Amino acid sequence: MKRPTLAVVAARAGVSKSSVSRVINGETTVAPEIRDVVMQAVRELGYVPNAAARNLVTRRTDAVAVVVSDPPKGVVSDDPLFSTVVRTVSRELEAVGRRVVLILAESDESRARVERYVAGGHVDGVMLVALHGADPLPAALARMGLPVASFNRTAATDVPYVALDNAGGAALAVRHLLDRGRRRIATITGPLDLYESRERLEGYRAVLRDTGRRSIVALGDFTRVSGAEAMRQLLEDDPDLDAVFAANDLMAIGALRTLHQAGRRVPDDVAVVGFDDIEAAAYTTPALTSVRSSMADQATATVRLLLALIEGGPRKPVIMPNELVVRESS
Amino acid sequence: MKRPTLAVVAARAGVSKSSVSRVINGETTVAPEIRDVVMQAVRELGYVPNAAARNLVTRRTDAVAVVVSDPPKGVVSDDPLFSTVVRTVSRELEAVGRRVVLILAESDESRARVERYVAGGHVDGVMLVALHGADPLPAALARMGLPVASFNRTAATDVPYVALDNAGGAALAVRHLLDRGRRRIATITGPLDLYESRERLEGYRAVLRDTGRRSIVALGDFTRVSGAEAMRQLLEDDPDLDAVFAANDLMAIGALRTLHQAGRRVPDDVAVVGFDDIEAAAYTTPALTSVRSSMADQATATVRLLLALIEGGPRKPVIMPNELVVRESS
DNA sequence: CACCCCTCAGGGAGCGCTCCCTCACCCTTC
DNA sequence: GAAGGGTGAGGGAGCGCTCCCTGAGGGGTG
Repeated sequence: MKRPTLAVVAARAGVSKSSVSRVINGETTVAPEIRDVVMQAVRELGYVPNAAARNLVTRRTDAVAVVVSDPPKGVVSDDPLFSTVVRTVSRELEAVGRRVVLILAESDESRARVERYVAGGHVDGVMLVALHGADPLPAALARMGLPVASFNRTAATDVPYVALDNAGGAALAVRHLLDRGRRRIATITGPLDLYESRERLEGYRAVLRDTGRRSIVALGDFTRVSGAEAMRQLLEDDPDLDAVFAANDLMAIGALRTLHQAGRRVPDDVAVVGFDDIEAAAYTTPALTSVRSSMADQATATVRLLLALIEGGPRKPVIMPNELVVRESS
Repeated sequence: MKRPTLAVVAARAGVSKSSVSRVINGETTVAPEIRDVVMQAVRELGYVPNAAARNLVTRRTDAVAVVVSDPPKGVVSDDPLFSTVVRTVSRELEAVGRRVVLILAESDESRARVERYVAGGHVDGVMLVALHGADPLPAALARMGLPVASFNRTAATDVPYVALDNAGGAALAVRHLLDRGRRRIATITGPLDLYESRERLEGYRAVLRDTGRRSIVALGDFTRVSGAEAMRQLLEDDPDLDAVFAANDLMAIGALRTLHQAGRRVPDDVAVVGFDDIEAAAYTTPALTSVRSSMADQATATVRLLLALIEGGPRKPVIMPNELVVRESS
């Protein structure tokens, strides 16, 4: 039942602990015959190195913390973002032989725990998914010297991040609606304490401003419910609107529902465009036009950034491009 | 930059390492004044115990591996299951002070890595989310003596699990359709190498058998696409069908899409019932009737089961109840 | 042929912690 | 007042590994 140690393997192979260690760690200064006899013993005994002992002396853990900082019913709770990011990150890190320690920071208390945990040297680096601009965690983590990469832009200016071209994507959507001949284009924003939301709103506004049109804005919080609610608001405010740009797909889905209930045909009466191009976008009725942002690519880029930082790379941000996927709703 | 050790704290507090250790670990046999002076030193130095060193001697890690065993495009990939389970589990484990090491076992190679990892004693227990009956991992993990709890029933009979009353839930759905006056009730199954799928199919069949009706079955694989495809198949096979029970909501959503495209009204022409009651179910057009299974509750129950196992509890399975949520589609 | 250098295996200290054991001291009891 | 027991602090071994250092041995060179 007891797991074999280096010493046991060494004894069995008839060599020193040092040699076994060298073989295990793939050092080249080992004679082939010693290598073979050690490998043989390792196999026979089913030896697996004790990570704690190794970590104790090397100060490397081969683990990375993925911290999702968000209230329980917050933005990241939305399935697509969370699962896409977590899955992609996990896959990517496993590919390079690193462990993922997943931490949900949902309260101030758990945020403190995260800080202590990270300070405790349990991980080699931290990938942060903290969407709220006011979140104090990014700055706190950056302060403790460990490599930190953020999945998106944060208020902490010293945290390297990967971000979408949000304004550009929104502009893409609005210009598309104008091309389709739409004249009264409204928008449903995300929560405005998020960079994403502000930038998308800014992109929307910029295009309308340039073409001499009025903005029609309703506030949402990136959830389906809020999208439905905001759409009701918009219909009340401006019954003649003929297009809506929702700052994410979930809100667009909510908006579709409201439009359906209100008897407006999509896209005949009102065109709808979302943002993110989540999988569900292709399964709405009618199928949703959306700005594809590939959260998976963004997640992958963030992992690369973090790994580079751990290796001592430069701390510079990365901006991802995006494109419009036109479907039935516009 | 260097982190303080026990010895440093002890020196500062003017006591022995042993006393500091006792205070840190909350032992009661410590005089209050020693406790205070130690706490003071800990605070001043910002001391955080080194987990590796502690783990090396105690053989406890306070970490749990959450292993999601599934091909990249497999069942668990579906956002709702993955994110609900992972979030819930993570939250639950953090609440009891345990770390979550998330591992995606997507290939045979990574499955081998998981085995090595778990064998390496990095974690105190394993929570398994492996849906495919043929998956060899559950049995392999069970063999190595570490506590293992499965989120669902597996082929490995010695792995304690938490499961839904799948047959009961399916029966609920079908009986509801019969109550609504439906006569030709079809079903779209999940992949039949999954217990879930087989049990749901069995529940469907049992009710029809008891009422002297014929089964109309199409195979799906729990994805939206497969649901849409299976629905096309069903319409071709039996154009007169007036109801469909899909073995999960995603397939039900795919089926709704096909029905819409085929010009069938839901529920007027064809009633649709799903299974799982994912959040999106309330946002389809029309809103989907579904068997609520609360994956969150199931996940919580699994965590409890695992924690109990780690404490040396009995290895007995848990069965969760479920209920029908009636919406517009039936 | 002698010497030196280089290669590569072994020895052992030490990473930071826990936990067992020892021992000092005080209180109780006869 | 002496002896015994109980409480609680300190000392130190040892967890399994890495990595520096030592030293043996072989080959090349003058």
